Amino acid sequence: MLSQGVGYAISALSFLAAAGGKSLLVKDIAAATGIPPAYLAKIVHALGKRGVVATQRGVGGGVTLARPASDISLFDLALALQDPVVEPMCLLGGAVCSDERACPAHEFWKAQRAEIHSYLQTTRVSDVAAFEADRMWKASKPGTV
Amino acid sequence: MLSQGVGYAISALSFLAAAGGKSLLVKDIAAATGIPPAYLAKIVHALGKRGVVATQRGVGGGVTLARPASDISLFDLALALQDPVVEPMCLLGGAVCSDERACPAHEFWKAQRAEIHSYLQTTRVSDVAAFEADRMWKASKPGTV
DNA sequence: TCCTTAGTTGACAAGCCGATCCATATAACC
DNA sequence: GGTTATATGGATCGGCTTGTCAACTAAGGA
Repeated sequence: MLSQGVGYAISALSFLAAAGGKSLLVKDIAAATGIPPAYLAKIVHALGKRGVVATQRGVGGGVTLARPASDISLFDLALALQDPVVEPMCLLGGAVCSDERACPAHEFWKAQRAEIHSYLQTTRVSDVAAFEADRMWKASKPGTV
Repeated sequence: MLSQGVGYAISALSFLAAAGGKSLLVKDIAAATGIPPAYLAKIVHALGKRGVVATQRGVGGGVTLARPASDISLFDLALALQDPVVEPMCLLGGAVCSDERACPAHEFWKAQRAEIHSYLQTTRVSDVAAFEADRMWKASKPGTV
């Protein structure tokens, strides 16, 4: 499972993508997504340092995507926020696994990790935004579930 | 990834299985596996309450497997120690996911979780013990890598 | 009965993550 | 220049997991 911070980043950037390139305030994104504002500010800052978003201080400032939403993968976000999923951790406990020092689950877990990484790399912020937009659309049409 | 506690449980029970049904002391298991003794005592106690191991106090006491190692799956250990892997958590953040309130990654993650659960359910403590015994054997024969 | 052994139990400390608060820096506007 | 708006950065807090410690309880043997 991704850490909560990465989940917040996905929600926030998906919302930004839905806004279509406009600059939004951290507090507005937080209000719309239900993320604690002060915490989102830290996440946005970290993403800014990694070049995923562009931030602007002062009046009229805010946050924008540094590149198209279709160019930002979920893996990019996990990397930027140093999520444990990018580390070669062993399934059975907290140690780092390698081909040389394999644990009993090493082959299985290696394959699983490859699938998860592939999913995170091929899934873009734009995909999540499209999914959310679709949900909003359906929610506005009760009875069409 | 499983929590460190479950990893310790797997190592300890695998060692216990390799001892062939004998009763061993917590401190001896800890010394052999490198697990902090006081912490292992807690884990063993939790496993005892869930009926995975049998404990005996006093002189000549110790810990034994409550049933054959081939009847104890890694999933049993994760359940006994309430590892998060058994919870229906969402991939994207800390929320609980369901078919009704699906996140964008829900279908993907559901399939992944099913594979992981299947692996943990079909992999037994006896399998891990056999793997470790094999490693020990190879390590005693340098050059046969 | 008393001593030793060994698991049991509860209190507690360190470290990490999630989260909050406050002061500061910076940019725009008047 | 002063005021306002906004991100930046540091200190701190609470909860959870990991891990330690010490007192307690149960069992066996002398």
